[in-house]
Amino acid sequence: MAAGQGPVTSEALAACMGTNPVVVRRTMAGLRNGGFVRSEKGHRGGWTIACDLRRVTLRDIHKVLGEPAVFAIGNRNETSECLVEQSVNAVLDDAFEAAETLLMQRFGNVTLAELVDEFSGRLKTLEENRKD
Amino acid sequence: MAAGQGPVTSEALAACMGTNPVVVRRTMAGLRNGGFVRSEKGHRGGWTIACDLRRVTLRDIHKVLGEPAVFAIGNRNETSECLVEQSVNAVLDDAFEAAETLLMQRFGNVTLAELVDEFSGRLKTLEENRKD
DNA sequence: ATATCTCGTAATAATCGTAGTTACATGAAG
DNA sequence: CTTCATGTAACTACGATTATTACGAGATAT
Repeated sequence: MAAGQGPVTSEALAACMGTNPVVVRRTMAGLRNGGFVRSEKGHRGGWTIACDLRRVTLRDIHKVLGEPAVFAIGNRNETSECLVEQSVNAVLDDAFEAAETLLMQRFGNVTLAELVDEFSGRLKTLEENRKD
Repeated sequence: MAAGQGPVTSEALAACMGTNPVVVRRTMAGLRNGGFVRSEKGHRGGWTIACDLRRVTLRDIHKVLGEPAVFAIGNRNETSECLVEQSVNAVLDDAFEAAETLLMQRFGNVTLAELVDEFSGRLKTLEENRKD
């Protein structure tokens, strides 16, 4: 989206990503709520970037998408009657929190503009290899 | 298990944990492969702790259970043709790796004996409150 | 106007990974 | 030789995510 000019339809994005337009809309709706994109209906409608990519980080994206759970393991019941489970949770929670904080710090240090740059670099490399 | 003497059956453990004996056996099989528990069949059979709890950490447990994925987000395809996905992965992988390393360090600092202590403390507190 | 395009969203279906269950074989103790 | 317990394969159930279908509402072009 950053590369093109003018709106991009959900259908086009879905085709790019090998998924479904409705799925795209669902996620984009989150980004729109965060003010990162705009959507317009009808002819020539679609999605447009509505923010300065240099000022939006992965942390912002994560937050706006509802802060989905980061970890796949641990904590079946946060509030359990079981003393064993409580003990394990007490010990693990600190560790998980530390790891999550670190991860979020890292996310906060990556802007979308940097991702675009990363992509541009890869594209350039690919094109140079094609020339050979 | 640390509290009792003698083997504990899968059925007893399952009852404790509100799950199924076979599920218990599946996980315990992993621990047995790591040499942390023993199992015996037949009359008076069951599971026995076979290690020094002060020398086994959560990191060891995680490793022996196949190092299940720690994160719930990120990396749908580690090797993707898509340049956008590659760019995102490249940036995220560092962050995930850092967070995972930190988490594993923490796990490595928690022994099973410490968990038992934590549990004993909670048990004691609970009993004192019952007295009142 | 009206046909067309596009998002918005609810309802439903498909998919996938985990957990639970059943069934039966194997081995040990009484 | 009966009973108890693990070992394991096969199957079922469940929950969460993703995909699909269907239709409404607004915007644009002709």
